[in-house]
Amino acid sequence: MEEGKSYSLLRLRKLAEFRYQMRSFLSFSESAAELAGISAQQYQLMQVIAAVPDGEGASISYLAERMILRHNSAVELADRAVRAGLVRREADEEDLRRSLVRLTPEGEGLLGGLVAKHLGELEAVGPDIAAAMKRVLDHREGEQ
Amino acid sequence: MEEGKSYSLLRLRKLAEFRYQMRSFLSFSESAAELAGISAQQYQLMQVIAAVPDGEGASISYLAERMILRHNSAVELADRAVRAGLVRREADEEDLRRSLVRLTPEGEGLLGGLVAKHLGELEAVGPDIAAAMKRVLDHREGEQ
DNA sequence: CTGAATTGTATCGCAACGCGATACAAGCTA
DNA sequence: TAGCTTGTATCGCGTTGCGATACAATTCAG
Repeated sequence: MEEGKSYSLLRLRKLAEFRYQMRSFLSFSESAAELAGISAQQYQLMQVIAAVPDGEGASISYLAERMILRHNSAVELADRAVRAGLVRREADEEDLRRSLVRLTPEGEGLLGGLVAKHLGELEAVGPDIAAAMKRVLDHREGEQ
Repeated sequence: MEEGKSYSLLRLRKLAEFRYQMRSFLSFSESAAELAGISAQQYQLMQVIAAVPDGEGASISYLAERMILRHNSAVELADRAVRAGLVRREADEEDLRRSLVRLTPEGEGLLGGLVAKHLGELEAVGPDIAAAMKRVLDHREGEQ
């Protein structure tokens, strides 16, 4: 399991800085969502639903896969979103086991504002994040 | 607050794909940490401690700032890490209010393995993440 | 065509985590 | 030295995700 530290302190610092940048972005996302009155997970759930491929529906399994959650966690997340009025659930006509999740008009509105904000933030800090990652992957030593 | 959706479905899908890539990386990180017997937050805490600038100590306030947490949450995170044997705390000689957190040899060992794994993962998927972000920021329409 | 696997969702109890509120000790300042 | 600020600590709480379990709909073997 490669116990020897096959990396330098400099490389660790670059990695730490990259993670800090990621945390900053995620923190922005969380704040933006909560400012809109929802949780970060609810925002991402709506994003996944809105981005579902044409012709497909957002089943619980699909949401679990895309949100990288267990099925039961996806059920709970969806239920909370229903209670918050962001989405609604309806049975799949084709397969009665499946339950499809779609946005309510209210959810669409909130999502719209949040997506716009996130695009703006990414324009602003995306290049910094990319640069930080590049520095991690850049094997030349030296402080840039 | 810009309610109109000033973005296309394509752009939303690119943003969703970027977030999915981020979730995937974070999921890898979480799994790697838990495989090592610690939480994702504990791994990141150790990373921050190990990357502290020369001559400085890792106080609770510093950790809170770098982890993007409230002070009390940083205290709790540090306490859990102490209980897990990853770090130890000692009073700052200069300022008796401060409590400095440093890695134990055990923590160093775990961190070493995890950093190596993360560097490897970033080598593998970093370019994909960067590409996904680039696609979000690329205002030309079209599927690449 | 029926019983057994498989797939998809749901429910429950639990533990980790972060927060606000509050408290208090150490340092600083007027 | 009385207050103000800074740095940590403690407490109760709500959210979130998980494993285990259960059950209904579908598929498949024979």
